[in-house]
Amino acid sequence: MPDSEYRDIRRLNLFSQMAEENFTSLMRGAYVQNFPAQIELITEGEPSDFFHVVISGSVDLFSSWNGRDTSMATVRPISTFILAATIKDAPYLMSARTLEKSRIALIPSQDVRAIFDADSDFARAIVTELAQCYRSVIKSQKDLKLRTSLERLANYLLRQQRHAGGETVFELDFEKRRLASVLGMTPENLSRAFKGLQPYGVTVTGTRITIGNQGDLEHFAKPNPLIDDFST
Amino acid sequence: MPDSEYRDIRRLNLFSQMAEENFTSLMRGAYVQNFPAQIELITEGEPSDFFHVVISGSVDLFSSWNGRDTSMATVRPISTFILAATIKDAPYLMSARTLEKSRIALIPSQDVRAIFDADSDFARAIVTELAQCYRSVIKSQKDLKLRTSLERLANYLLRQQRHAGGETVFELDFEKRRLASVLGMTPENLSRAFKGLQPYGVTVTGTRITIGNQGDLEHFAKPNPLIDDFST
DNA sequence: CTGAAAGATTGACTTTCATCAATTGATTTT
DNA sequence: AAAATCAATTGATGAAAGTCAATCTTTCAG
Repeated sequence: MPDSEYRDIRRLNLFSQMAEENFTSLMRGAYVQNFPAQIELITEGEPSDFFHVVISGSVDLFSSWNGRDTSMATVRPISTFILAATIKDAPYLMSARTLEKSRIALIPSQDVRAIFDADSDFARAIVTELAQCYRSVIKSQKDLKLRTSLERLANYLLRQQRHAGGETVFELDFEKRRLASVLGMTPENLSRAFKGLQPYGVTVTGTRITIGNQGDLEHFAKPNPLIDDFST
Repeated sequence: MPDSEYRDIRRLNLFSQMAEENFTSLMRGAYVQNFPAQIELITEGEPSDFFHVVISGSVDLFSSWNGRDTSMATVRPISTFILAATIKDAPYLMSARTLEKSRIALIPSQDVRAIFDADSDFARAIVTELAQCYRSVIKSQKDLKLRTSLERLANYLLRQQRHAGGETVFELDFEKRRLASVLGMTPENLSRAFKGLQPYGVTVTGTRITIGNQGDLEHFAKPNPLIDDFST
């Protein structure tokens, strides 16, 4: 692993406070690999052999049941996934596939658990990370249960706008079919939902979104930090 | 606090491994109170001043947005709620109200955070607890996104049946209106959903459920441990 | 540059679900 | 026990969302 990557990973909140020796030990046991797009990295139900760190590219976490499937989240560099399964030594609850060419570090789960037992700074960092993940899912659950699909889309656009710097014009960073799945609707309905937001000044050209009237859209979307602010 | 309660709380996975001294210190700072039914214990958005332990009774965790609200979970003795907010020192994401007369221990959040910093066994127990909570919400998210309301009800009944000992006849432990909210539907639709399960041998009399044909119902519900098994 | 393939959109239709109103049933209060 | 209250159910209706098929658009390999 190149030194720059090593340092980038070390800077993650999860790893930044642990003893150098333990971090080095974790990294020594890690496999770093380049994967092409659309590769299934893990499959739900399998034992959690590896903890994953996305170094570049992006990864879709999804889940299936009875022939249906749904996107649960997207992991972008630099961050990690499947921490809870690793810690509990329990089966993966979600599958993961690369969305594009991606570079990923695979850390054997048993190493993570061993260092977790040995390094209490690492254990504490894991607490913070898990609490963050937990709260994110709760927010997403509230989004799903309390809002219509039109409201979810409106709020997603506002979040994405903020994430992209707050400009009036910005780009979606999802394929629309995946966005639909993340928002819990069909691609057809997403198309119609975009039209449904036209009265609030939203125009769409390909992946380019224009918020024509910020106030109108916000008045409709009623964003709420307890649902939409992913930083707390 | 009576000795028996003290010991019951101590036996929780969250507290069982920590140093006696630290547990005692936590309990010394705790307030134990009896609340009547329908009391709002905490309100979403407020700072997380107290970590809560339900000693008896039951508590509904719910959330509101734009005039709507939804039940997120029910907490039954002996267990805890609002751990993530306490640890992160972040606002509550959910409100909580007693469903019945309940006895609840309130532990100042700053005490929990202080002991978390001092006692690495406690920190480790928190990891396990949070990982469990996180995985539970993911399962619930999958339930919501991958299943129709009829399928959710069918699987809920199977889970509840198992929880009640596996007998053909068992009792719902929810008021139906709350069950509806937990399952993400209206009370009216829950009524119709029960009727929709009649062809699979389900009969309902008040809160008493009879599974007339286990195989039929399971064939329809297609329960899956990665969604329905809350123990892993 | 062209054609193939995949994604996105649109329209027509169906199913699912929420809402509203009325009624029934159960429980509590006086 | 009668009245009052609240939950549960039912029917009628409308809105929201899924499905299917056809068409349009974009992307990209050859």
